[in-house]
Amino acid sequence: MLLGELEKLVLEYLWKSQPADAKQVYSYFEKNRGGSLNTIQSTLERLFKKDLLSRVKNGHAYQYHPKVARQDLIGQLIKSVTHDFVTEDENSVIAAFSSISSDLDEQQLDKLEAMIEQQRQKLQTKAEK
Amino acid sequence: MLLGELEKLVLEYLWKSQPADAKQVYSYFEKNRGGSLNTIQSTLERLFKKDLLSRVKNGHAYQYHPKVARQDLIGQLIKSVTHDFVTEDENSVIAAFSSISSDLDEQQLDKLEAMIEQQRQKLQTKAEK
DNA sequence: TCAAAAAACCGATTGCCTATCGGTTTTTGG
DNA sequence: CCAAAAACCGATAGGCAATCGGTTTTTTGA
Repeated sequence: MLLGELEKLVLEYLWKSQPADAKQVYSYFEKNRGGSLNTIQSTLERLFKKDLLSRVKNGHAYQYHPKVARQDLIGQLIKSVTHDFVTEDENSVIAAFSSISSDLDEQQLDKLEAMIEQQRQKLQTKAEK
Repeated sequence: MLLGELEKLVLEYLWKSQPADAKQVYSYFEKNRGGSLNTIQSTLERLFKKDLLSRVKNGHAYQYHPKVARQDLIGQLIKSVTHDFVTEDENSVIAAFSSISSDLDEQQLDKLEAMIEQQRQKLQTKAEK
């Protein structure tokens, strides 16, 4: 999957806000970056088609809200961008981590480790069943 | 940065092989997927412009070889795809990993941990200076 | 109920990028 | 110096985001 610039901005907005309709989203972006209501509408539409937003009619207008959590989308993007480089046996993604890990500070390493621990628990639980 | 399908294939080929010129790359892909020599040439050119390949004239033809390691490119791609979601204080990428970590088995977790340890060492060394 | 307003929907355009390949120019080696 | 090889140039098609004007549908308030 590939996200355009405006799509990302709109997602960020919706993650931070309550569910919003096109007009609300528009009124936010109107100041920052201009554009027309229609542009926002078709962007919302595109995100909806991509299954990243859901929507319900609330009175007259659709209320859009994120269908995926922020970190899940980021994870999804990482997966899709690495997908073509992943072969069966090997650990490309792991390897990629090493390339990224050089940017991490101690706190982040701590968090990563905590995450790993959590995942180990999960595997443990699964194995017990 | 965004890579096309053929670009990825060509990169994979060059990572696995010796430096190669357009004709060599072409003769490899000719069987698997057809296309013309020119297509390969312009793909190599594009990768060169993207600074992913370097090249030297060897006799008549350019010899292309990867300028980045496989895992570094993957890391780079991850960075570029996550870049817009990263804000100062927070750890979006770390969080995203947790979303990915559910795909990892124990061995991979071991590797990740080893990697983290390595990075800790590096930070330690840096701090001592 | 019905007309105005609001929103959705449709479709066209632009711009960017990859893939593709034909044709021309340049380079090179015998 | 000349023929072959390779690079270089340019054009085209296809896909997708962004943009927005105009039309249809829906809603709502008088």
